[in-house]
Amino acid sequence: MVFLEGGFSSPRNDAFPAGLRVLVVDDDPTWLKILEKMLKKCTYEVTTCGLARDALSLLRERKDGYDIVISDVNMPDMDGFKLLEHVGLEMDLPVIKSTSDKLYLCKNITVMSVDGETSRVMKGVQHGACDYLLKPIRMKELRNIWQHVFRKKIHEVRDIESLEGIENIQLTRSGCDLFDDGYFLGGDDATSGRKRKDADNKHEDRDLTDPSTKKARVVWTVDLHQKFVRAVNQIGFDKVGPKKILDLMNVPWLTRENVASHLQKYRLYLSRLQKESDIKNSFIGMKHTDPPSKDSTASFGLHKPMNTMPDDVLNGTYSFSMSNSLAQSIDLKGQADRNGITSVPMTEPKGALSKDISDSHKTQSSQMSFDHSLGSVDSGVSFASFGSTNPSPYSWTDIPEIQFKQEYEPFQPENGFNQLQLPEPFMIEKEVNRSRTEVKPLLDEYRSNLVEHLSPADLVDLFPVQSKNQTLKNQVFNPISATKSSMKTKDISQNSLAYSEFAQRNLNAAGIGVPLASSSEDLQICWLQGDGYPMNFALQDFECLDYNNPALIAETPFYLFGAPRFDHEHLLDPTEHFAIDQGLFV
DNA sequence: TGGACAATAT
DNA sequence: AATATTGTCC
Repeated sequence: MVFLEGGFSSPRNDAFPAGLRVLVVDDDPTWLKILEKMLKKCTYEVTTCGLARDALSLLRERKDGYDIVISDVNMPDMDGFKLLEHVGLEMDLPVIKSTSDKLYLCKNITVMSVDGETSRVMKGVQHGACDYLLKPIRMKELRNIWQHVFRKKIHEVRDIESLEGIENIQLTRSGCDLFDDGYFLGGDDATSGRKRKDADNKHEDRDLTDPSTKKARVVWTVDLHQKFVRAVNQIGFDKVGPKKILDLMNVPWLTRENVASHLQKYRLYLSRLQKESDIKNSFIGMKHTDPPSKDSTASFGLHKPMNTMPDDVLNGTYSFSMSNSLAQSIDLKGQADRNGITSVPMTEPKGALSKDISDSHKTQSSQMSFDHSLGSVDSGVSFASFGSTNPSPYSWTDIPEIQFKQEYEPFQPENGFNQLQLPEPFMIEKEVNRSRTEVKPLLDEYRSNLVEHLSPADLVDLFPVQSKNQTLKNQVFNPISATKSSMKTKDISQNSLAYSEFAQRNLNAAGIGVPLASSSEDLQICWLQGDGYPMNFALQDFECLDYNNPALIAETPFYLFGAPRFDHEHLLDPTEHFAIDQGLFV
């Protein structure tokens, strides 16, 4: 763990890999040169060696002089495997083999069967090779080799006692790489949990740098997305950029490209939602005979969905996330005050909330306290960070103020929300592999129930149910924030809308959200996120803000997440729209 | 087949 | 860095 912190996690991985001591062994001088250059580009400390024997000598001289060895398989003086054997027996080093043929990844051995070279790979693996590189070797592959070292270190930390058994370590390494990598790499983001496993495994593949197989795709788990959203919020809508987000997210294995891609998707999503909302608004406006324009802008409530992070809570990150949310809320408030727009993203403190959830009173109290804290903080905090954003046309974070209200009633009055069981879907979803079919029905059912209770008005799109397994699985209910505001600029309003829609959609995906049409122009949305905890489900209530009254808005607690919303029945306004958001992302 | 998604290319 | 395109997967 210590190692992790110091070396990798914190400042992006850049720091650690630099200076990695690499010993390259290849009888082909040309390749040696090439590799040397490439490795140096990676900021590694490179030592080259044309003979396996010499390499062995070097290694013996300084057992701790190198962090990793990259060796060719075919060498005149000594078979690469032999070298591997020696290294494995005599020292504790990760060894990567490179061949002129194909590259194989230990992990993918199973897949290798198709390949004629399987035996070779197997051999390498048996001898303790931690990776196989194929020539020509790409920079990317070399850039990732440090991960082997990292992995090994982790193992060392883990099995401190068994350090002496090199072989054992190596075996462990090859056998458990996936798990370990995932666990550690993913874990450092603090939200490791059961759900991460899948993602982790994928990451591992990536780590191995396996050229032969496709890269594992990054799965934007709920918590990952939450981090993303938080980062976006912190940065400010107008200022966001993949790089900044990446830095804020502080997830070691994530690349800028990953973030860029996700950001792209996120934006598309928002825009799509916006369009939808616009349409909806216009529709509503027609119904009400209100001018569409009005509806589209001022009347629309924007909200920003925040995701809660169950994992965080579990891990004890809770406090962290909380603080963030508070900060965000505050910031938003500030903005709202200034701009007239408020959004409140909340993350739900799951741990705390969950406990309280059972007890409605508690919940309420917690909410109250929460609100107060916000208020106090609000006053005390400077919006500097956001300040910059304020001027900007908009920021995701800004999104509009949101007000939520929830209608609990519709749900199961008798149970009380505490007990409210989440729609089964959630539960089910948790299990990753559940079949969708199974889930869907449940969702539908759930929906229908909701609908019944909900105001008829605009349920329209309520649950598109895109239910994706993933989504549902990790869902956590988040509260949501309701935003409402009149947007200064069109863009803003759009974004806001988009945002809300985005959230909404998520909800829908989750199968939980139910947007209601509000009689009023403002749209209220409630988001729920399910993280799989039953307790989470509770809906939250949001108070309805008086859009017209800035002061009110400012004071209003935006959010509340975890709080089970039931308590606030009074707050609920049946007429309002609300949507529940699950975690967005999916 | 189409859409969502993430990777990759530009 | 931002955006466009591609390749997968379901």
